Amino acid sequence: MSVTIRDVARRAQVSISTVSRVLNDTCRVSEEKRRRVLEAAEQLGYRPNPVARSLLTKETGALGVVVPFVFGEFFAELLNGIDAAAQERAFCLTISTSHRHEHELRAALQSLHKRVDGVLLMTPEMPGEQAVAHLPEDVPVVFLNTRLSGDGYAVVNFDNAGGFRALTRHLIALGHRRIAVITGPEAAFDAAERLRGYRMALEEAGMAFDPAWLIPGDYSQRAGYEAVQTLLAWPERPTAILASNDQMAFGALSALREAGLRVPEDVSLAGFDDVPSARYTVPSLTSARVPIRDLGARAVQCLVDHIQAETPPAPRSLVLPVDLVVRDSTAPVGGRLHTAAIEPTARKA
Amino acid sequence: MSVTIRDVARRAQVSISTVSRVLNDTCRVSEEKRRRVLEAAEQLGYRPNPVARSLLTKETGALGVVVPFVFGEFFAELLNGIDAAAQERAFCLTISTSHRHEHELRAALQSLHKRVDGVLLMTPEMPGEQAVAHLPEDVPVVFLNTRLSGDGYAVVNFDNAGGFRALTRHLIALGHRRIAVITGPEAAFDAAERLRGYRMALEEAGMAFDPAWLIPGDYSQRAGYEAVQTLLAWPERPTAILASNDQMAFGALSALREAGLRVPEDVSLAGFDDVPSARYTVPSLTSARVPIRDLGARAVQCLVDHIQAETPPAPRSLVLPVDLVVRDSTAPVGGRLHTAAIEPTARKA
DNA sequence: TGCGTGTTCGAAAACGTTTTCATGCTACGG
DNA sequence: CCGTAGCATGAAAACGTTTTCGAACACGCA
Repeated sequence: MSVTIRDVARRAQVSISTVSRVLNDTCRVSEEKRRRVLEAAEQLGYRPNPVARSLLTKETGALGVVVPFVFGEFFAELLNGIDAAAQERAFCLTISTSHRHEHELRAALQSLHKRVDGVLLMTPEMPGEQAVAHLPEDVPVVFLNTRLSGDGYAVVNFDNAGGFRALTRHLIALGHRRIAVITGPEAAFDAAERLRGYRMALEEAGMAFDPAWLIPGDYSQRAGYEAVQTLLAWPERPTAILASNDQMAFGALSALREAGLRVPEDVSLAGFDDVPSARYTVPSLTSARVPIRDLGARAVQCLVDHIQAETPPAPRSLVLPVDLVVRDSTAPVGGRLHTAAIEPTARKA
Repeated sequence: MSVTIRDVARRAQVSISTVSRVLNDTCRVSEEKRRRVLEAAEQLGYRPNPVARSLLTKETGALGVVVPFVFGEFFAELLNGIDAAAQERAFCLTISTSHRHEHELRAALQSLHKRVDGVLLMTPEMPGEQAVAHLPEDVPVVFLNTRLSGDGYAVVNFDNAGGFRALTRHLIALGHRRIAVITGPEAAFDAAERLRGYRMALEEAGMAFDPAWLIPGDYSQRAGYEAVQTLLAWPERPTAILASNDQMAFGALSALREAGLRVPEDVSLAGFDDVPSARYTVPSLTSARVPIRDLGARAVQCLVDHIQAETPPAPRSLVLPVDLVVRDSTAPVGGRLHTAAIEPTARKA
């Protein structure tokens, strides 16, 4: 059926060893035979069988990518970064997604057994050490956006805390003192880090942290929308709202507008991630830019280095910087919040 | 290093054939030996090597997924559908993305040689027949969202034309006669289909098609934004704008708001795809719901059926229905468009 | 007892490569 | 002329499975 190395050898009148040697350029072969082999391979359209090869070499030329879920623009960007970097190094990508439960994660990791040379693992809601226990065998791993307690593994993260701290500082500098936060999923590592950045900024400014200003969210647009509805019923209203990601900020924005509150005149609003849409809302959204593509690319780089190194390199922990992006949704605190809510169309900025 | 079938055989005091037979349940084995094998495999933590297995069986248990690019929420949803369906049938996913040029597509397809049992191929900007010519060998293929001239291959598409026709009809029924369309990428199959739906609806209503009402776009938010800026300079303004996808509608919405035009009082606006965000804009966006997850799931189903059938089934062409979703961004034509542009805050619906 | 039949199981081939090992050849110095 | 080193090359082993083939054995029947 398929053309094998034997067919090439027969046609070139050489042994299969010679064919292998020519094609892999592994040692010297006479010019005459090299020509014959190349010609035969070309004519027959020979493609080596990667399965047979990897049975022997123990290399598959594939990387596993395991993520717990897939949502919106974030994941698309991440995959872009990963794929570009992998393609550059001639690796295929075997990806597995959607495992909410631990046993699903286990099944996903087990199914990669002997199929990949290394694994990119993103488990924001589970410590890296716990996830790695489900790996079938001793395979190189690099974590993305994951909490790691020790330093036994390589990990690439964003500076979630730093980014959120910068956002909070920005609001404080604008005079805001009542800053509500729509949080991310309770179990999520990055959400906790962002919250930590908020507390750091408050502390630095000598402001007290009050858990009453936190509204639980789950990174969905709907959560942002509902959070604002909750928040509008509070006795004292915030002058600024900090959403733990852009998606929730979008939801918040639409709830605010429906309620007749103007952004940023009545309430300042900011998000996190700086997804492409953030610049196209009205007003455009102040956010913190996380280099999503870079995250994927760096992780691949790290993993491939690990795979190709003869001696396993020391595990590295990489934290990518997050940049504050100030747009039109944040402004100095106005002080006329309550009246504005009553007469929504009375003023125009 | 790794535990093999030999280790299990030795420990269970049987031959490797027997181990294989027990583990694959391929023919009768005495109860005693079966027990011993199972026990030994369990104790050693034996996992069969899929590479060795597939060298013999010619099956890899993997599906290739090849898409030209990855953008936003659409792709995330698609992947969700594909992954869920594949996992259900115990297939891994090997995905390859980002090939703008034909030779990149070729390289991507070639790299799947002998690595996958079948390929899911999405090439909206290239006819299926042209893409399939780059496949390394005779491997089952199912197309997604791709133009297919003949009927030699299986394909799963949306009813792009029908959906867009429904949107256009909806606007016509609301009294709109000047309906501008922000088109998709010129080469894109789905964009062309949507445009065809627009023309069909016009024709059915006895209205003339005028290419002057078309503004070129490329499915990006930016394109929608810029399209509206173009359009506002026209001597005669449309009463409704139909964007070829939601992303462009979002961009258009923000440009309209910046220009002081109200949606839907001054201009009606609709999109296509009904991404999750569509219900969270203000006003919420009238759109056409495409069953993205289903697209992926059906394609996988189709492909796996093909793979597992002993005789290749007749290629099927599947067109998934698209539902009109009417929200707040479309309204009966007002007739006060021009004055409204001058006094944007004059009315409140 | 001899023979056919059916059942369980092990030996060995096969899959398509890479790599080791041995062999034959050439060239060269003594 | 001979031994040896170096080199090109082919034969064969190896990778870890599945599957075919045949052997061994038990059993029923003549």
